[in-house]
Amino acid sequence: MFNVVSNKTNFPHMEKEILQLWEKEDIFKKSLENRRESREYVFYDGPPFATGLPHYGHLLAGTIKDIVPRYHTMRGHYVERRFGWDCHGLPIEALAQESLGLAGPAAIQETGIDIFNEKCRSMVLTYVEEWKKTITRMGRWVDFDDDYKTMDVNFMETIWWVFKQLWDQGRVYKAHRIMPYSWKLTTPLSNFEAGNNYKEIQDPAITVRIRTSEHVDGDPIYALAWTTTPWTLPGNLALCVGPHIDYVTVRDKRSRDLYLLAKARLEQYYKKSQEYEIVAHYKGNEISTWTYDALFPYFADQPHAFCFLMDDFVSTDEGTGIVHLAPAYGEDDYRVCREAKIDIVDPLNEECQFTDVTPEYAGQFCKDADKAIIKRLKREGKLVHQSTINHSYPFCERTDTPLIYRAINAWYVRVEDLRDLLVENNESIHWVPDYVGDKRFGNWLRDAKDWNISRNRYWGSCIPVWVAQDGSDMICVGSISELEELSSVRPTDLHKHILDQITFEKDGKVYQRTPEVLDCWFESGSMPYAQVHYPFENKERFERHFPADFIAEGLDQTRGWFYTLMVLSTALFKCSAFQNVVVNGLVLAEDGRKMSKRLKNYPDPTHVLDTYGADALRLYMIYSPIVKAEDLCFSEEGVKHALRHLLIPWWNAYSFFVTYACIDKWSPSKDVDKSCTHLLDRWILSSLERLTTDVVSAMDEYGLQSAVRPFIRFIEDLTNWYIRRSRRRFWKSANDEDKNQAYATLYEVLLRLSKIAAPFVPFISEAIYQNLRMKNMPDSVHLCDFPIGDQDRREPELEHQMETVISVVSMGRQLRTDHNLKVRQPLKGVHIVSHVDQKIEHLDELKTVISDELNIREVWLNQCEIQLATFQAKPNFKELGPRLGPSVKKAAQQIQALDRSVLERILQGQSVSISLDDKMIELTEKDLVIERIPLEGLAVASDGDLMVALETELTPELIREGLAREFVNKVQQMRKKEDLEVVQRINVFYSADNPVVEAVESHRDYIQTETLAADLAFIEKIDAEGVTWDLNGHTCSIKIQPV
RNA sequence: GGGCGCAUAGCUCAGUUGGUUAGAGCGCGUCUCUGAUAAGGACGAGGUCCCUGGUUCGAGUCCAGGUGUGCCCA
Repeated sequence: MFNVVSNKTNFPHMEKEILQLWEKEDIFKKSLENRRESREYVFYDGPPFATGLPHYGHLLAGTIKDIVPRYHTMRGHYVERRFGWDCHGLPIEALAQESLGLAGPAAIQETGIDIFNEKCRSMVLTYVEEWKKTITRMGRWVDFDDDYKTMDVNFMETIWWVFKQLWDQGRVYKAHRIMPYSWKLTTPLSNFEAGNNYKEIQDPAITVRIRTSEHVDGDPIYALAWTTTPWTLPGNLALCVGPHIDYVTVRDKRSRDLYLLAKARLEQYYKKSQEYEIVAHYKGNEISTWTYDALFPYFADQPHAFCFLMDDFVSTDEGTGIVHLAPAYGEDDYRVCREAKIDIVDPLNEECQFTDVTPEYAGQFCKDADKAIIKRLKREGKLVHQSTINHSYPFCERTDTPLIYRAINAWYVRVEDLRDLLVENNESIHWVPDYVGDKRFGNWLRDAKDWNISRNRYWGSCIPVWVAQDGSDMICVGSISELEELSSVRPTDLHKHILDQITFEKDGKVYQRTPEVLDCWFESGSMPYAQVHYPFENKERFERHFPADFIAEGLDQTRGWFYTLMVLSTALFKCSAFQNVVVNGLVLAEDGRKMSKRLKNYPDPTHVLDTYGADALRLYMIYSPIVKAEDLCFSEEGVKHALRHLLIPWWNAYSFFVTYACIDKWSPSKDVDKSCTHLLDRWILSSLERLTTDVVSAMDEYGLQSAVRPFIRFIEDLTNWYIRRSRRRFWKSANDEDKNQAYATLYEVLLRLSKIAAPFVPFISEAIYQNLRMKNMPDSVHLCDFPIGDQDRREPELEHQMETVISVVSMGRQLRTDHNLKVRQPLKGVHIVSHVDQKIEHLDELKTVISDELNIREVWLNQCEIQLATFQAKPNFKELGPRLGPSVKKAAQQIQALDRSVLERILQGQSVSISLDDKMIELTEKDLVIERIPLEGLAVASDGDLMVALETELTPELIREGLAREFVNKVQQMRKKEDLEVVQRINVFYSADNPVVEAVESHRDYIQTETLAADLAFIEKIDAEGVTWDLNGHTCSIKIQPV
């Protein structure tokens, strides 16, 4: 026997009970143990920064990361799910700085790196409990006990091993690179981190003149150069021209001096052509042998400097077409100067203040020195033009200070030579959606740049390189034991404040660790190895566990985790670290903007979970384009919708089943005669097979949205057709085989549905399964095998047949509405007409369904359409277009003009000819689309090649039956209002006029059966407890009394 | 500035290999139903399928250019 369930379930409450059940019975662990011996399906969890509470993005990713492993577990695989915590990096350092009140690196060093790092360590896991709570509440099964943390010593030791692999391959090198640099944090930012915070600012824009080695008529030529960063001018070491740009030397009529600039920029500098005179023309390459006098004296001795160079990056879009190169402060500057063997000079200190190398500006922040520099240039007559420019400029995300692009001494991993292999490995990955892999990620890999892996920070994995004090040698340490051998110290913690204390002597040299820490993306990319402490432990486990079958993250990880996983696995193992990946889009607020705590433009996740439940939230998110990497504007209404239109109808179907099964004491152990099943049963079972197959094939392709879609249709079919049409079979009093089959069918459907839906909506599935399961079935729906669908049980023709019936019924209902004939009023008959034999046959088999559903005595089927409608033909362009080409338009005119008799002939299977451009064209039925236009004055509707006509005439007998049905309906309403049990028997008393009395008396049996009325009696006057109704215009008072 | 998405009804979104009358749900309006009730059904209003050009007999769909918007990068 089943437990009776209410159809007014509180879903969040139900979910909490299921959570308790899972915990009590340890179902997650059992689901793993169950599959211990099976093939492993490998899932990697990308570690989140737990520096705040989880938001919808995490909930979404968590849901995807739950559904796929649940599905594969049910499909028979062992799917380990370890949670990962990303503990290092700037987010946590920023929190620690705030908490300790430390403004920047200087303050951190003053306070002590040990204090700072320990603060970080203590704060990292602040939100862990909240995360666990929310993730669990969402129904995600993930192992928090066997988790991994990037700050664990084992994890960090593997990082050393990974680093050393790269080192041994010769991939690690030190170099300068132009990086966005935060002078406030005194650290370069990664390419990922820069550019999130552009602001519109005003900068100076000056044009300076630089005396070149060339002369015209004995006068020196001055090159004009334009810059928005005057402070870079003391570091100027070269000028650059474009090889294909036309340059001119002009005589400035006012100053009488000679200026060199791009011809295309002349009008920018001179309003009128009378203001100058062109004295010479050059192509860029003719200038590239010139030299010039240094603007400032500080680096005048720099070898190879102060000459003209040539490069394609120079444009004439702005400035003078001559670019001033300060190799320490611009990517192009650096590259072009390197090629010309000009070394960088950088007169700025860590905080971007000028040093003593430039005494005039020493101690000034570079941007602040602009004024003094401009002043000096003006004084020396080198300033030609001065204005300001408004442009967008990148700022440091954390400190809101302008970033300075400058050459950074940093550690790099060489990636550029791996490009081909990266691209090749990427081709073996199944991306959802595919374009993210093909285009977005693929393009990125094709253009992969060497990876800057060092950070001038404190809390992170350390670069395990010890440098000889005289700089003559470097030793890369690949494990704790190696370090112990060298230093006789065996640290149990590998953070900076510990390691930097460890120095050692070898061959007479003292070695000290290089101060940088690693980019924390290096750690997340090393996660496949580091989470199992490979290769120090778990060798076999790792090999079984690499690469992953599945990962899932947001679109923003294209250059993040996806990339670092790929680079490291390619460098170390020449393969990709994952085989399937689902990429989700961003969750935006309902207004299309980013979710913002400040704007409060989104509902609190807790509120959503408490109001609608986790299943509804999961369903809403999964059945949205966000699982295809598109954005989702989060809408609370959407969650409500998922609940109301899927979960509640499903629950009601289940509650309906349990209610009647309990009344009839039906149990699944009853034998069922499978040989002669009802058409409705066969139909819903066939639909169930289709659903199963659709879900399996979508899931096997990782198409989560398409896996959910077929459920909607199925729930609709089940509740709005199967159950509605079968209701009587459950109600009827006889416990016959038909009833038994109805129960068996609905039971099977509900049980199967709970399994198919289990990965997506784990709570409601479990709740239903728990009640439906027999003793010999697994303890939880999540311990079951996923049904894969039995094609032999499909009856596509029957599915099609039922569609036709539904279409006929829908037309019939529409006709009733149009002609103001309520369904409770029986009608004499309905004509269903189609010239398609098969349709008529199909409908014939289901006549009773139609007559019952439409409340009509008789159903007449025939093929004669003529009396009901006129015809109108249009060309079937799909057929005729390719055949007739351009003349299809002329044909269309003729076809539309075809008269009725011709169309009738065509419908009978004959062909007709029309003449078109002196050619005869044969037309058959398939070349045309024939519309039926119902004749006026008849109750006729048409849909394609089906027509339905109602006989609307009412006989006294039909009217009496209509009244009887009204009577039943009113009694039922009263039963419901008084909240009577469905099996409660009653006595009915009524008072009414003669027509009603006649109707009631002639349908007495019917009324008593329907309303479970033990007695049905007419009395003259109904007292105050009665209710007075209008039955099709007749007044009737009714009173009911439970027996 | 570059790469990659997205743009269809008031809102959220479908829309198959191009086929001429573009759909669903929600919302709105009118009506209906009442033992599926946090419902159900019917009908209606509501569209420049972002714009411009092209290919084609035919374009929401394919191509080119643009606009808006988002992600990533510079």
